Amino acid sequence: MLDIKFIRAFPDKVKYAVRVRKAKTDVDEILKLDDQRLEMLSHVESHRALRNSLSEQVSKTKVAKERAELIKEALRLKIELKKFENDLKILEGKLNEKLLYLPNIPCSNMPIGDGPDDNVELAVWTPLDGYLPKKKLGKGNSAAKYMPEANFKMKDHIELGKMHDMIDVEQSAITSGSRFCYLKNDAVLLQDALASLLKKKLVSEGFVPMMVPLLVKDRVLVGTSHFPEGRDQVYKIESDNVENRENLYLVGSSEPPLFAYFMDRTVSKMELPYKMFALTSCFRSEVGSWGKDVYGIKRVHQFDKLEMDVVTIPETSDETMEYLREINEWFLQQLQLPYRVLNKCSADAGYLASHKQYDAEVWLPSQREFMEVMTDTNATDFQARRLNIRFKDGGSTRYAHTVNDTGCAMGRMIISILDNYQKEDGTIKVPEALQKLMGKKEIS
RNA sequence: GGAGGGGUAGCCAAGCGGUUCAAGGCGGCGCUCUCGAAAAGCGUUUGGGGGCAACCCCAACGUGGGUUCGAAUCCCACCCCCUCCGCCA
Repeated sequence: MLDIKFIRAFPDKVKYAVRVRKAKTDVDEILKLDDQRLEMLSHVESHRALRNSLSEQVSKTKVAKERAELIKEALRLKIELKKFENDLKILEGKLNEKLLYLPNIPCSNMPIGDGPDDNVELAVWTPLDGYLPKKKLGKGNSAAKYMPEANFKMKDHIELGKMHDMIDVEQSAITSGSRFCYLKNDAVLLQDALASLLKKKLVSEGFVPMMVPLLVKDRVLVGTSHFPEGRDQVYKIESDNVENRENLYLVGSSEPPLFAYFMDRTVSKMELPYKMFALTSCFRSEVGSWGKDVYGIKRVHQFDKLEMDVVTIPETSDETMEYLREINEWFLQQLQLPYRVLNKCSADAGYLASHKQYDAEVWLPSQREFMEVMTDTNATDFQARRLNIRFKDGGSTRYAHTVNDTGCAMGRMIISILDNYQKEDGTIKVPEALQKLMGKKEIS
């Protein structure tokens, strides 16, 4: 959510944001609605002021005749006021609806572009050579040529999953339909080891471990800006058997419940930055991508994810975003996986809240392509406004900033490891950092 | 599922149709005093609109309706929290 006062003061900046983020909304229409709203507001307020003074006079008047006159006048006023109040409510409703579709103002170093090909490489890393020299970094898919290659015929994660009895997408199709999976045996142990490695790191960094509600109200998802635009991505729960009969939604990420922990709260500046993480199941309808990535467990309706989210003061959100990226890179390097980090361009920077967004992508040698595994986003005060998250700064109250990042998307990290650590005979070496945690050195 | 009690500002808490500001306290911030601090005193503390400004106005007492010239206060519906009973992983 942008501040309406900001929109009034800098309409050109907002129009620019709408254009480069390719948002579907009309800023001029918003400004017009706001003008109408302000005009109606002043009608309503002046009428209320008059009503208040009339009823004050009534209370002070002892003479019955004068009293009756005043009440008669007040009644007339009341009818007019009612009409203005109604009109105001309608205008406010229309305006608020429109405001929900405005994107955040992009950061000055968010690349401007039309799609994935315009994403800019910030770093490319391989276990063998470390970081690629800066001058070799490019756009789009340019890093592919520097990435490791196998000298044998590689198997994809489904073949390997079947071979080691780790992944079953056939029985899940029977129980739940397409895009679900059973994980078994070493896949489960591997997931536990991944979680354990990262949790230890995060706890040592001072993150607060959380378990969070996976069913949330509409307002929470509006707050993080997953709604209204992404409404079709979310499973809605029928609430016939629930106390309040209010519809709840299955979260697609623990980001909404994590940030909503601070919803409608004013915290002290001392408490910030508040760093937290949660490992939860995530549920996504994947409407619109029903034909895409259907093979395997790369894009499923249910997966587990360890999410790292931070509430900060405005002055340090950029720093926090870089800090989370460092944790992402630390993790990928611990696992010795080849990867790159992209600065997402304006047309590809995710949901409306993004002020700036980085993706980490792991190289899959069997597919000869990168796969997104992490997304690091600075939402500045965009979500904080919608969720009403504030902090006391000296005498004043200000909106906080929110920064969110995928710590580890379990399914995709398992794919990454199977793909990169396979040997010609199909056995899979366990990454060194996980060997102790998993209790074995090899999946065979 | 049954029976009670409650929701008032950042926190605690009074008020239960009209005494211009929702009393009072705590905390926060500012000022005075001080070499500095403590203490004390004064002011301030939410959202919005108007004005160059000192200021003026409107809104806000869980949420939404209603009654009234006037609602924190009365009526209706809903939500949330607490205690006890029942059931339960």
